[in-house]
Amino acid sequence: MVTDSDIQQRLQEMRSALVQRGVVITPKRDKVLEILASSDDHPNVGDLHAEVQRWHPSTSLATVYNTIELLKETGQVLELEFSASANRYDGRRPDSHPHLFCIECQRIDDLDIPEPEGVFEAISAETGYEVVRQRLDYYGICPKCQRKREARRSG
Amino acid sequence: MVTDSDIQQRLQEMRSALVQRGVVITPKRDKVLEILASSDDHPNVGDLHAEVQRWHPSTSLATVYNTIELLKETGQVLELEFSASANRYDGRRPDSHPHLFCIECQRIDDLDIPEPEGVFEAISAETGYEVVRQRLDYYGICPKCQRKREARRSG
DNA sequence: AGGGGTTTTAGAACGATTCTAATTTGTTAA
DNA sequence: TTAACAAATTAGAATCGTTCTAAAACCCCT
Repeated sequence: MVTDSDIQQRLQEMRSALVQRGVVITPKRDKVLEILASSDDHPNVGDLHAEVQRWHPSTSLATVYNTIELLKETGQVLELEFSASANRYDGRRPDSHPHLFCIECQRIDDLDIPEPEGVFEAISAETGYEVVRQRLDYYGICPKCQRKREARRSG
Repeated sequence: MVTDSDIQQRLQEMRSALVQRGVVITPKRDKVLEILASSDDHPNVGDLHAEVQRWHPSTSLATVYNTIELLKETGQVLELEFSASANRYDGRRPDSHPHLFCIECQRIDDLDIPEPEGVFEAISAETGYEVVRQRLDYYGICPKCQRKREARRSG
């Protein structure tokens, strides 16, 4: 469970990272941070843009992209890349961690399974690569879409 | 180690999958299959196109994309998606398996680590998702690029 | 009020991929 | 051989997410 104070704390982390990076926290930028700190649905740039515009209607797409770029540079957002659709962003947990991706409705859930110890080192020993990051995603059908599918079949 | 007969066998698998799918194995299509069955460097569509053109100069990009699409439909190629660059293809091992990706030179290596048993089921039990596929990639710096980097530092 | 840097903007450019409509090719049937 | 038809291939247009560009707006400090 994520409490309100978790969100506030995360938001403060993002803000100070950007301040340390040397940029100003403008209202539009701050709104992007707020959305990222508080949403668990891994929005894409279009989603963020639409939401920011509810508060600051004149916001351009470029501002959202720029803010995301600043957050990436400072390690404050995790970018989930998709070649067939827009990238998705995780601002709550910017460290790399596994996700569950619904191939029907494109929902993305965080997955809490512990990282086995020493995997990077083992791979490094075996292959000579210096491993710095991993990506682990599971693809499947979320409960809601399973139900829909079942309804379709029996209906 | 991959022997010549491994490659021939893999090539035959791909061919029969397409024949069963109901399409003709034309010379251009066959060349795409050959390249995929025999290369271990995970080519992208541009690479495939350039190589096919060495044998059939009039080949268009569309033909390569079409052939890849047929192979995807029949489960005969693994598509490695990248949002920031062209997708890469693994025709040798079309089943999902881990890869090592060099963030400097974009080299991709297959990684042979065994899949832990029962992970899909465990995730399904925990989350309600019906898990059908995974993607596991490690990102790092390959040995060659480490050496280059070292040379740069000391040079 | 004025100057100087930062931020934001709209729209152009880009690159990978998909689509489209026309052409070519191959096969079969007269 | 030609006619006719389906399948395969083509060049180029269209699409979509993202990045770039150059101009405009904004803000702070005198």
